[in-house]
Amino acid sequence: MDKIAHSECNKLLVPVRDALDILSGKWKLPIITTLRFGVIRFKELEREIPGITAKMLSKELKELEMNQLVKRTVLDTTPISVTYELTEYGRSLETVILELGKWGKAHRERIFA
Amino acid sequence: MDKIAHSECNKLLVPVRDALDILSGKWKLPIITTLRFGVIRFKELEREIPGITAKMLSKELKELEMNQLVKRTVLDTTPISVTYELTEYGRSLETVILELGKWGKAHRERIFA
DNA sequence: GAAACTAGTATACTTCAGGAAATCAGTATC
DNA sequence: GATACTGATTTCCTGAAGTATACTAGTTTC
Repeated sequence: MDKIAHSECNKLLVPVRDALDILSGKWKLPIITTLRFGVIRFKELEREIPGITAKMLSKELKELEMNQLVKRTVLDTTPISVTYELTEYGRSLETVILELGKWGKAHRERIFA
Repeated sequence: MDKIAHSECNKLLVPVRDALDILSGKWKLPIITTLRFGVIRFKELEREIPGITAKMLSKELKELEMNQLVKRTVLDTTPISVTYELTEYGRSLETVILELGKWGKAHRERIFA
């Protein structure tokens, strides 16, 4: 192996890394899967995701919003409430997540067998 | 939303996390994609993956071997040489990686458009 | 008037992944 | 006899990720 085609290799690697970054971290996955159930308010999310802090929830939601995966809506109620929901685009992650889940399930069965 | 089916939710979440953990970290992906080219020695891997240290390479290869994704072979040469290759099972990751790459590519095009 | 609700923010702390550099043992070359 | 090759391992260090805790401000209930 004198020369590996690094350029072609990176053409694969970079987008895979992009996708992985979207899903990385301790809380993005729990947030996304919780939002699959519908339109949810901040405090509800905080309660539904065990162990998450308000700071982390706020930070991760911001990142997901920046990536157009989550839509944030401020409602003029008293007290004010803010709802979060997956965008159409955010739902497109489902395929990838299910693919990961399928492999992960098989892996789990293989390793603990 | 009074009650979310956490048990069903976790049934999805845990295997996804498993898969993500396999691919997580800075070096697993470069190692796996480099090993797609064939049977490769330690030093060759170190040279082919720009920026990796021997410590990281050694550690990550051990993890991949534990997960049965990589096969390690010690050759009785002088000096000793050790080869690494993807197992049949390791190659099964390709589908998942390609799926991630597909989404990541589309995402990149969407965000920078 | 105290407490609790809303959606966060601010500050300080801890933990962990990864990086840099030195070292190991055994063989071969100069 | 010194240096360089093999495949690692060890120690120390830094920066980033995540945690804990307190706080803001406006409104409603007790």
